Amino acid sequence: MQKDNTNKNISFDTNVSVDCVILGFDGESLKVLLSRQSDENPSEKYNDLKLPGRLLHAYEDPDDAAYDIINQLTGTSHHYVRQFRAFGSPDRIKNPKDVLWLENAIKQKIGRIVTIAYLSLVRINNRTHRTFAGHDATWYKVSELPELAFDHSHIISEVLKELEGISTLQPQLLFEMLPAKFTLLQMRLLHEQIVGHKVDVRNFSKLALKKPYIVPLQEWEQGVAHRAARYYKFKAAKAKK
Amino acid sequence: MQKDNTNKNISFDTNVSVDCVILGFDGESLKVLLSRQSDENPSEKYNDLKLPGRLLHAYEDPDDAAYDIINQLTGTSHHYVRQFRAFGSPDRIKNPKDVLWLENAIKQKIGRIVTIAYLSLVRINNRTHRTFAGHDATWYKVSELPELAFDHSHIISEVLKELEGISTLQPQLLFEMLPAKFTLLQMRLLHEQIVGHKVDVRNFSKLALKKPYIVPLQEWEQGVAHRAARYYKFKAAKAKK
DNA sequence: CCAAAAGTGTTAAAGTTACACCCATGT
DNA sequence: ACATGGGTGTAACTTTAACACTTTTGG
Repeated sequence: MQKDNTNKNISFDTNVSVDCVILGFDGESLKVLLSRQSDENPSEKYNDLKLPGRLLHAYEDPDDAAYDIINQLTGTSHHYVRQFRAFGSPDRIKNPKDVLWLENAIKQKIGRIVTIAYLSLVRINNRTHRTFAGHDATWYKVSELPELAFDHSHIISEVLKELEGISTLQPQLLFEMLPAKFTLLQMRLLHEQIVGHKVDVRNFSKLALKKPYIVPLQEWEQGVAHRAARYYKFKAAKAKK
Repeated sequence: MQKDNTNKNISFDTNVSVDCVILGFDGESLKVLLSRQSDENPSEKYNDLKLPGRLLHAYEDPDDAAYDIINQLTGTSHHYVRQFRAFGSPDRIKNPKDVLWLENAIKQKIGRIVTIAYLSLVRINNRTHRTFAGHDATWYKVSELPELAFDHSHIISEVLKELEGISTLQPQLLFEMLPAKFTLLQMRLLHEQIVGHKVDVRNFSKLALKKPYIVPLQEWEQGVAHRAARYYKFKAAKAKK
């Protein structure tokens, strides 16, 4: 925001969008919520699978837009949501399929779009398979992602690196993705998928049970073909050390 | 980037800028480079002290804009530069002084400006007091910042929190701010100012001298009124473990 | 010889790693 | 009885935290 002598070059026509990397854990795999246009006859003309997002409205706060999108998709508003980073390279929209899709969707020539990516950690439940502004939203395993539109694959991989940092600096945040009652196995699977390698079962349990914010319940798995695992819950109040 | 049924509301007039939080260390204090319009008769009409930055040009990559700004100000291009986060709240530009300044600087009514903040760590030298597009750039102690325009104070404080995380996850990055030859005291002062508390001298030295990338030189301080401190240098090659 | 900062070591406590066997349950 | 995953302990090692005196140099 500095004075510039050549105003004619300034890009007053740049558009700003918000795209949300909504992560969840279904008890087995780390997943991301992607949206696909719910056409009756899906065409091959454009890459249809995307991060849920949209252009900002005039004077809309990007944070508000992200909350809106995430609340619409998940049906509740009690999720961890945080702005991650902006992606604004002019050639993030260079694939002809994507250009075609944009012009069709926005009904207007688009110069370029700077997107602000958000990271959200949510608890997967049946409400989170939803229709969203003419799109179906579905959970995909982050380890088996198909090709996505724009630079959305890149955005997701950057967010996943960030998540690794989060798992060491703010490990309590990961409980946003676990069910209200979870087993040690579930905790460990989530952790392993985030850090990208297996961890020792005994050491992991020892560590977990030492945390004041992980509290054991008098409740065990039902009807499993092996010794039933105990359930635990997360007690946020005990998190502050 | 989702299809939206009401295109009329979309903010095609949103502007995007880049603002740079350029941090350095002068041997005593952590500092940030701020710019002030170099008017002969500085007025009281607007908050003149700002982060260096400017609006994006058409189709300009925000990363490129940040590199340009930082290279112009520092005279070299060998700095650590990283995008930090976008700031896009509509009321980040609400102070009447700031609005006045913007309209004067840009010669045009401004809807709102989403800024992409960059974080850069640089080595302070005499080249980094420079004139930049009609502005003087000067180093300010981050512990004694005056009032800044827009939400720039807020942006700096968010970057400083990030820097604390960097100091644990990527401690080698801090050497970008230290001189080529530095003493243990300088390292420690920088570290203390980043984490916000004093650290034990003996433990700090022990830790530092254990790192393979901190190598002692056969060189000591000159002409100090006490035992001379040894100089060390940073050897990046040994950093990858 | 005084002031000022540099440099240096030990111990206790806490945390981390590596590693293997028996238990509970359903089929 | 067997297959499946659940649950548990110990010892070596590494890391961290607390703590105080002697050395060098210039004035």
